[in-house]
Amino acid sequence: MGKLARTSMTDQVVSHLREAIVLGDLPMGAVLSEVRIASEMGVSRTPVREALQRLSVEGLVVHNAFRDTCVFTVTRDELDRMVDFREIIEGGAIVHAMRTNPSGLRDAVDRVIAGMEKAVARRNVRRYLSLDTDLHAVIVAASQNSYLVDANKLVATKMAALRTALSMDIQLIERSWNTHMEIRDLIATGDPDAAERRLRRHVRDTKSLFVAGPGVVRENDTISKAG
Amino acid sequence: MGKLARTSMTDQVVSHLREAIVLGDLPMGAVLSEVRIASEMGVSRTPVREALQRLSVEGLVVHNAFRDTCVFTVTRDELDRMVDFREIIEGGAIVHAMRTNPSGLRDAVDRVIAGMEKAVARRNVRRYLSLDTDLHAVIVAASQNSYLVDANKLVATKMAALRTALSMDIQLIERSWNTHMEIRDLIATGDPDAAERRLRRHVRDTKSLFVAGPGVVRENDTISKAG
DNA sequence: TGACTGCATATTGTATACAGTATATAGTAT
DNA sequence: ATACTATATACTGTATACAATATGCAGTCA
Repeated sequence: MGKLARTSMTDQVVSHLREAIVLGDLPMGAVLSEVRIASEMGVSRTPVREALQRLSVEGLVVHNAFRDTCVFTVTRDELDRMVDFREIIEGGAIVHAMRTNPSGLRDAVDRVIAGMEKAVARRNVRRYLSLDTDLHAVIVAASQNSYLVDANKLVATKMAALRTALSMDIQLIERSWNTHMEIRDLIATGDPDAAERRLRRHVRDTKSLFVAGPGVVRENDTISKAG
Repeated sequence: MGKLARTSMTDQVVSHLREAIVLGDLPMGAVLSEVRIASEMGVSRTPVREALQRLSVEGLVVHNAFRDTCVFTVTRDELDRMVDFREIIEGGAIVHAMRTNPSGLRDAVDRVIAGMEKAVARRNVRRYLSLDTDLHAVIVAASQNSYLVDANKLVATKMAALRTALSMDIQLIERSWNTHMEIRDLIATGDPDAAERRLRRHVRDTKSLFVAGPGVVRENDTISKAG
């Protein structure tokens, strides 16, 4: 391992804000005051602004010029588009991974599945949902395509935040786990098309959880006033 | 039309740099000095830095902490991954567009194709290559999915810069135009799978142009020292 | 001759001060 | 009472000053 470069304040602010959004400490739609964040983190406005610029490109915050910047929100329509997008990205990734990196894909998925099994046995819903995020991430990562990984981030972080706001009972978790096992088996089988079809269906099916969720998705939303 | 919001300096710097990179005024790998850009554009370093932060997330520039930031470069391996990624994104987009927005897709593609016909007749290679970028962009846009559009930007701007550096003769242009006509016809036919297959093959085929190009793609490249 | 050390220089990273814009509130006229 | 206007306030946008880091070069020692 080479020399460990010390992270800049901007990087720290980015990580801090991203984590706060994922964990729900910063709820969706919350106004992000630069001076407030700066004072809370003990830095000046400069690195905070630079961090918000980056997060804005990632889509995690929405910047309203000369007004404010807020945590992202998700409308019903946008959730539909997120799911369509995930089908394409994850579907494309799993096919590519099975063709070019099957062992890496299997190993990574098996590790996550093993963790899920423990989480289910311990009835640890929170842990399971975190591993759910990981499972989809490792499938994309196994494609070994940085563009797919970056593209996936456009929705993955938002999905993680939505999962945090979600309250699932253990019954839904067990059903979800069965689906994940199916996908694992299809990966082991080695048929990319079958695995892709099953993964896409899984992504599509989970949509209803967020729609039915407790106010996670707003019906009407006016993020930007610009018409 | 509502009130036209005045653009911030940061936005102007972003647009300026992006355009300069696409047009080749800033060649790939060029070092981007903050003070130099600031003085050339008559602004302070602050908006320049914020612009570079954004472009860095887009992947158009590479930021080396405490050292410098450079225009992106593309290795042979990365070009392969870009093409794989484009196949997935554009393939997914054309299927979705044909299913949910067929008339919008046809109209947009027809407009670009009409412009291409003129460019071919006038032997205007430069114009044709610009429309080539547009054609792929409107297909993705016709999906009406902002995530697909954003994901496409991760490679589209780089591809546009590569096309600028490319010198194609009129013979290759005419062959490319025939392919584009084929895709247009398949879109009109209404068979999404056939259109996707043809579009993916087209994207794959164009790769060779950049590999054979005059030093456009470097064989070995060490963008980041971080190990 | 070769490699290593220390300083000079130029660059990035951060803090602060100032300018411009939007929002809220109080006041006034109808 | 209501609608409009002017002002005060708080926020973002930009410029500048300062601190920290990396790089290149000269000098020294083996």
